[in-house]
Amino acid sequence: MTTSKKTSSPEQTPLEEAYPTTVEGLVLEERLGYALRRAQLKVFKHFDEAMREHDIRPAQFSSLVVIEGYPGVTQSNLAQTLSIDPPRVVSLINSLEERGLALRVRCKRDRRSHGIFLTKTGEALVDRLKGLAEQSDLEATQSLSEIERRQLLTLLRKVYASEESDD
Amino acid sequence: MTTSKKTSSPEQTPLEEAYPTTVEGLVLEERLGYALRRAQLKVFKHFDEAMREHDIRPAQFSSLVVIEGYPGVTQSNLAQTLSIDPPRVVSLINSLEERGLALRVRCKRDRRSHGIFLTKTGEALVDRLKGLAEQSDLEATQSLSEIERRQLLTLLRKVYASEESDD
DNA sequence: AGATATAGTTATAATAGGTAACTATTTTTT
DNA sequence: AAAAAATAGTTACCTATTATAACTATATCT
Repeated sequence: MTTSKKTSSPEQTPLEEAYPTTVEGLVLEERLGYALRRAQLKVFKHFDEAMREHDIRPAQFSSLVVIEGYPGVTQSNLAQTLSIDPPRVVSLINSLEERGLALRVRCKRDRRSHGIFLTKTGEALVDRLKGLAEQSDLEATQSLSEIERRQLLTLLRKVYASEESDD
Repeated sequence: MTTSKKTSSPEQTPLEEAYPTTVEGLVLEERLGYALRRAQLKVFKHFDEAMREHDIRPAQFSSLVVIEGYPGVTQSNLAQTLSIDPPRVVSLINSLEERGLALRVRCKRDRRSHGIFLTKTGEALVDRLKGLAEQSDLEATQSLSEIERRQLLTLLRKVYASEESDD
């Protein structure tokens, strides 16, 4: 770095010292998007492990919880609630239906739409999954105190809840 | 919900009332993974818009910033630093090199590895991008105060910085 | 010299996510 | 009531992301 006026002269070979394995000190540390992605990667990894036994993906878990909370929810409701696209809901519900966890019931009043309900199996599973998910959250955020964990949740909600129009 | 003993009886049709478009009140609101995903989606959407003009993806931005901070960094360094896989680094650096933003310099001491450097163009661009990224963060988190924004960043770092072994 | 390890690459596959176009039904307009 | 427009769900398709395995070329170890 001293033999040339240029900040990073391509003439020089990589430094002998090992480069750090963190981004400490870089501007990247200040970027919310980066921090969010890294934190999410970590939390999702724990989630995947916790759900592996039941072969449940994050989107499937979210769907099951929403259906449990709003039995008879339609697919478009679900799409809007979870901010996903209608075609994605189709394959999501297909997978749940094939596994006997949920089922579509054609709505009598408006025969275009389906109400989605959990089966007994689905209800039993989602109960179990909710516990596993909570445990997984705790494990993934062991470095936080209970107060910090709540703070984080509150801040994140504040961020995503304020949807201007970009959704 | 009153005619049957079952929690969500498939016999009934979907309720007349519109279902909410948020997950308020559901267990989902308590899940960190869900909150992280939603917040990240929002922040990334703003980021994408901010970077559209320069056709830069999040991973490209991160790479540029790391290369700027550690000129001569090798691809394996980069992979480790950003927690991505070596094959992903290849296409990442390819795209940057094709656009004249970075370049590989074969290392004389160990001819297996490449040092990555920014070109003049790359340096100029990353300077501009850093400003845009900061602005985009602010826009995406308008609902937070400056103090809250710092808190959030600190908490997120605390989560992802404590990598046990899962990485 | 021969075995082993490492840096980077290529090929490949699984998956997420998004767009466009189609069917069936309902609602609105004329 | 017939025609037009809108809506719910579906299908087909396309792209980007990410992971895995196998290959090459160098380097290191014994």
